[in-house]
Amino acid sequence: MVDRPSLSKGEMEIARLLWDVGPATVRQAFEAQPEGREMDFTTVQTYLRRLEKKGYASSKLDGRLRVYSARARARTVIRETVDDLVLRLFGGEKLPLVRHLIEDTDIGADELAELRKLIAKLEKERS
Amino acid sequence: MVDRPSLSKGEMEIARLLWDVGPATVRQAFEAQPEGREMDFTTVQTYLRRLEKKGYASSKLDGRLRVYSARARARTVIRETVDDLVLRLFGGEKLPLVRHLIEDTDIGADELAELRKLIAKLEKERS
DNA sequence: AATTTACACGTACGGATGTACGTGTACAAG
DNA sequence: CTTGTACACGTACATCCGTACGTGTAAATT
Repeated sequence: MVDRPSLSKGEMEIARLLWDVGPATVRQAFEAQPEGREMDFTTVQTYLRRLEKKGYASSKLDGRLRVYSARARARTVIRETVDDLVLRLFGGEKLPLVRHLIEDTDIGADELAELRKLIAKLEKERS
Repeated sequence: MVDRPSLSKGEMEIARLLWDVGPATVRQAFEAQPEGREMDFTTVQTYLRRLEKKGYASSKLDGRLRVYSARARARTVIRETVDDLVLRLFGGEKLPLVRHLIEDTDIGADELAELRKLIAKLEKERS
C-alpha cells in the first residue's frame, strides 16, 4: 500500500538490526552489528535517518537519545525486496530462485530435511 | 575470481536479456524486453555499455552494428547476487529465504511437487 | 569548575544509477 | 543525388548511495 522507495543494500543491513533488536538508539544498532561488518557509528546514524525518511522507521527522542523503531514489518519488506529481485533477475518466476538456492548452494542435509518436512506439511494442508 | 562491481537493478534486467537471447545488438536487446517494461532504446544502450565496463559483457563491431555478448555466466552472477542479498537481509542464512519463498508467496501446488521431488533426489544422491 | 565523552544534527563528496538527449554518419528510400 | 532512418558514441543530469566529518551541546568524569 504505502509506496516506499526501495531499500538500498546498506539500508537493508540496518533495517535488519532494527527488526532483530527492536527499537534502538544509534549506539545500540551500532553495537548490534555482526562482527566482521562494522560500519562507523555515524554511518549507522545516517542509515537510520534515511530509513526514517523513506518510511521504514520512525523515531522519537527519549531524553536526549533518539530511539528508532522499525515501521515496516520485516515480512513485508522481505516480500517487496525478493519480489523485485525475482522480477529483474528471473523474469518474475520464483521457482528458479528456489531451485538455485537448494541446488547451487551448499545447503546442509539438515536444512534439506527441514524443507522436505515443510513441503509435506504445506501439501497436506492444501489437500 | 574476477571481482566485478555488482550489478544494479536495471543492469540485471539487461544482463538477463543477454543470457536469454544470446549475443545481441542494442536493438535486439531493446526488442527482447518483456512487455510492460520497456525502457528507451538509448537507456538499453547505456546499460549494455555499463555492463561491458563492469566486465559482465563484451562487444565487438559487426559491420557498423555493435554486438554485445554476456561474459559472465548467469549462474555465477545469480549466485553472487543472491549471496549478497542473503547476507544483508538474512544475515547469511539461506534457509529463511527459501522458507519465505515457499511459505509467503503464492507458490503453486505443481511447483511444490516439483520441489519435493528435487529434494528427494538430492537427498538420495547424498547418501 | 574544567575537561573529556557521547550524542544529535547538518553537511559533504565522489561515484553509481536511472533515464535519456544530441550530434555525426552510414545506409536505404525516393 | 537528396532526404530520411537507424545506429554509435559522447554527454548530461538529478538523485541516490556509501561513507563519513565537523560543530554544538549535554552529561559524566576528574
